[in-house]
Amino acid sequence: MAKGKKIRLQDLARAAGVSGATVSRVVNRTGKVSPALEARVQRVADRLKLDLAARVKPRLIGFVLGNRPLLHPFHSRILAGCEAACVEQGYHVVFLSLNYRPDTPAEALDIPRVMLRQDILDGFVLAGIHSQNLLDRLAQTSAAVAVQGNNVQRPWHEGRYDAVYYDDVEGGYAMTRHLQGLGHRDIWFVGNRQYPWFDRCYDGYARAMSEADTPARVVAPDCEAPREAGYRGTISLLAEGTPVTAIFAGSDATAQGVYEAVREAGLRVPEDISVGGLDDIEAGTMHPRLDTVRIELEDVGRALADCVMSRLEAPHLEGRRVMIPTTLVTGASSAPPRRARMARARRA
Amino acid sequence: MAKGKKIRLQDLARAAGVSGATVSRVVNRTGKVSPALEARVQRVADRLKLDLAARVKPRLIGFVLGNRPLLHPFHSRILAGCEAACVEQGYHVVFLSLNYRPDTPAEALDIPRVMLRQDILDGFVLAGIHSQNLLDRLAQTSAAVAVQGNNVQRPWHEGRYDAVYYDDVEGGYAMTRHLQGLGHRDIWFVGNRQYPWFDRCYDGYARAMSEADTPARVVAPDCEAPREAGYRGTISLLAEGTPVTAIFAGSDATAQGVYEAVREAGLRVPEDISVGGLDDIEAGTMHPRLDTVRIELEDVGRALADCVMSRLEAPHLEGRRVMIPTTLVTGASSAPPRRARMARARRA
DNA sequence: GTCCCACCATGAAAATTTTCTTGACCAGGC
DNA sequence: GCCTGGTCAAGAAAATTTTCATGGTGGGAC
Repeated sequence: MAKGKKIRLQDLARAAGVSGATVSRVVNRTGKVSPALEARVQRVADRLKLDLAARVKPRLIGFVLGNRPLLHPFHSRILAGCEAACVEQGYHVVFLSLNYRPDTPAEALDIPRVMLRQDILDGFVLAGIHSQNLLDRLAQTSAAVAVQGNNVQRPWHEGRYDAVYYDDVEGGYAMTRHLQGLGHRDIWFVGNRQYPWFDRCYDGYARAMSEADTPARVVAPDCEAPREAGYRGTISLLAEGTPVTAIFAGSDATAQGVYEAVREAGLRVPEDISVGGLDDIEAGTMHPRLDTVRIELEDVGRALADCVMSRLEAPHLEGRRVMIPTTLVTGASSAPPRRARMARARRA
Repeated sequence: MAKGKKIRLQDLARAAGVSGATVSRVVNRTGKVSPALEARVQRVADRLKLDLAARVKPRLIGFVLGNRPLLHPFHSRILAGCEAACVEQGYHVVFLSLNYRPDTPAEALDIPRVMLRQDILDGFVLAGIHSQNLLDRLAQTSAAVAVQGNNVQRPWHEGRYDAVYYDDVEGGYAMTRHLQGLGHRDIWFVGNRQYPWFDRCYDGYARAMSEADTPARVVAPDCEAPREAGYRGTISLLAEGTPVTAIFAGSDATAQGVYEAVREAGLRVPEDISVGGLDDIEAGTMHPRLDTVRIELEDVGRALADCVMSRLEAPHLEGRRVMIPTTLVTGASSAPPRRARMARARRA
């Protein structure tokens, strides 16, 4: 009312007949305030032409990239989705990179201070590779936690945190069915099942194979780099002379290695060997375009952020599980197997 | 001394003979405190066995990804470098995505509140695509700013902020010299010079071409997607029938489009046409492996973070320019031009 | 029905942070 | 040389946030 004299929260408190502490809680959304009181404070603020929204301290959520040396497009997209969802609700995302061993006891983990202080970050999204010990450690704090479930080292237990999955099991199943539909029976899976993301994908593959009464067969080269794994696995597969008309690589990057090995062997994709991938990250840049399974990673990020934010509203819930569906995307890396084509040619 | 009774900052203030405000300033590194006083407070804190470090409020720097719909590996790597450098000095990185038009006046820009509040983010790293108006807007705040310079829309003026560049001009020069060294003279540049990153790269190309007394020639397809641009540019180039033995694509992604068009025309890389790229992002996954120019993007990120942090220490400096060198990386996408090879064959 | 206990919203008080004020110091102009 | 204005560190005061204490409420046991 007066000539632009600064209005303090104290003034608002007095005008609304509540304590300064309560106004502080209303403004910053810290602590619980009954809806009635909150509405009253809000109303009085409006009357005093005091813009509460402008004084809200933006709240922060940590995006913890676990045990990955770099920010791969896979995680970038989760991060981007996460940020978009957060901003819509007035949160912001702090990017944190954290490396630790899965066998370090929870109490001995070397966690950056910013994660342990209760007053900086309200919650965490865990992406990358994580393990039970960090989850245990974070459970000791009051932070809200949501974890990208596909890439957590097993074993791990559900708890007071949410997990968001993408349906790689179903994706693996769909891809295998797709290859089978073209007439393939000798389909090999390339990928080391000790990594959970390959293992889940394999589960879908194995189900489809067993439904078709064909044996599930895996090459699991013991190396971490996915591309290298695809390359080496395919080399050894082709060297053995085992019958193989299609290769299902557990990730697009692995499929790149498969392409390389197939080419080096003087064979062509898809004429000699069909190839399938999973994740749709590199597929678009490959020649021929890879048949793969699309994962809506932005949706995964959004779901993770939504979990954390809703958990902050209602802390004492049991852990939820959210499943993001995947879709088969066909490119040009699969074709009917040679024998089938030859048979068809004969028939014609 | 007493039986674990909580020590308050007030106690420390009294013991050190300073005001509570000063202790607060020392602990949180806000405001200026003379070294002498700071040392005294620190000393007394040690004596009282009060761990000041544990109470430091971690400081935050915003990483502003401008006008990019997604977090490309290019920017991911800058972000990762940035985060690494920040953590070393007790800072953390808030990831922000911001879209705005370059022609909106600085005052009218719709900036998220978190960026305008002085008390949340101490500084900003600008990556992605930015323009002068945002720089002007941020100059009105007291935040420290460092901008990734290559991708700022021109024109823009130096000011009270630092700029970190990678040497794409020199990279463009080196790549062109490399192709010339193989015997190429009909080298075309593919990339739209209206984008500063292509323009700078072109500058290096043009210098090398002029030094070799050959004309600089550009195809600049008018489309934003780099891969698409490479594809369309090459198609039109080959359709024209102009002499061309090598194509220098302004980015690896553009080079992917070039590969595609060359293949569709029934030609081979490098036998028929040599291809060079720039940025070393996709090069490793291309067949044949692309000759390109490596940019140490993590170093760019580190340098950006270092600029912001040192500017926070000493705010009133003029803007610095930091240049990160680039290096030529040869793959298998270049070879002597057909004519030269044929001549050599004749000689043999 | 009544007692007990746990929980929770709230105000009061304490602690901390931010703003405002002061006095010292320095550079430049007269 | 002396005044003036500007800058800046630091304390004082104000504002805000956090912690602590309290009283009310509701659910379950007896």
